[in-house]
Amino acid sequence: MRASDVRAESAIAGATAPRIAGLAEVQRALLAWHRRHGMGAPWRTSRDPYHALVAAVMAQQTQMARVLPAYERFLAAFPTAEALAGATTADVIRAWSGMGYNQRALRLRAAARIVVVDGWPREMEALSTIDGIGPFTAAVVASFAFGRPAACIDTNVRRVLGRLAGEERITPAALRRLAGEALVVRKPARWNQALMDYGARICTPRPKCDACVVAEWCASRASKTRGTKDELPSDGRRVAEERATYEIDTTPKRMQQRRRVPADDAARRYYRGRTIDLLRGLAPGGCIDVDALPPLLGGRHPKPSLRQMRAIVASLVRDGLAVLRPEAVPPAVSLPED
DNA sequence: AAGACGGGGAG
DNA sequence: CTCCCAGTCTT
Repeated sequence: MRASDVRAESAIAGATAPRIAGLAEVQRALLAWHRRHGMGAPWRTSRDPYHALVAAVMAQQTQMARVLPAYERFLAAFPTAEALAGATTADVIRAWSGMGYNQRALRLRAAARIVVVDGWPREMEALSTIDGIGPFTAAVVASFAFGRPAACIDTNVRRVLGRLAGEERITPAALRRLAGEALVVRKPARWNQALMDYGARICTPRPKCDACVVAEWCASRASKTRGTKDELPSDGRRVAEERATYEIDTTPKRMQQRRRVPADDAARRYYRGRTIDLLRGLAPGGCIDVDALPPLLGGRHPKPSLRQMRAIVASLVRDGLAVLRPEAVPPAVSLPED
């Protein structure tokens, strides 16, 4: 890349627009790395949009190591979009066991119901209009299944591209621009996987720069290794002694006033999950008294009062994850058997 | 812009 | 123990 190119682009995109030096070499190096070290996820070689969708939704805020076995189980239970579309809520929630964020499972079924009627949108834009399919999931389906030039942007991609451009706190708009520019349009799926995989394995929050194949083009590494140790932190604090100087700390500015989740919010979330898991274990069609739940839920948190327990159940009902049995006195709850 | 929403693995 | 993860929706 020539300096004149940079200036020309900057005039259009703005003087501060982040760029990656040696982009073509970076693309080549990361694709080569991925060929050797990429993880062989089962949906990697599939062109079935349903496979891509299931994998992408499962991957939302969930590490791949946990997605793989869950993906196999889920597809065994619901091999096609048609099968999922016709499944009961209870069966879908049961198949989602261990994944968390259970509303994802219901949105996934809702998406399946849409595509079995309307067919699959092939463009990221159209995919994004479906509930539960955001920019990331839409880009996964569009690129993996349909070969569309859509850039997946997740936390890994943000970290890798941000560091390469020397812009660790990149804005969403600048990141979208940078990701689109970096996308290898000839093989978008491979490129997306390479970038995400690299962020998950090498360019991690505490990066393994000694194993990095693009370190020589990394603006973040360059800026960190150039100065002496005393110059590193701009706020005047020293980095930890045991950390190598070339390791880049991209820890967000959360040091003071780290947002601590209120205790009862954590407890509430915990007991929502515990309740669903308990309902999963009931015999199909079975239910349980709401007031009998608190002692059964285990206790990393203060045991919920009956009042809190009813509120938790109500929130699950509101989300469609549970139903109250109208005939039961006192109130009883179960998974929606549909 | 800020919350809500799980569960498990890594450090 | 804390932090983090192939995000998305709601307020």
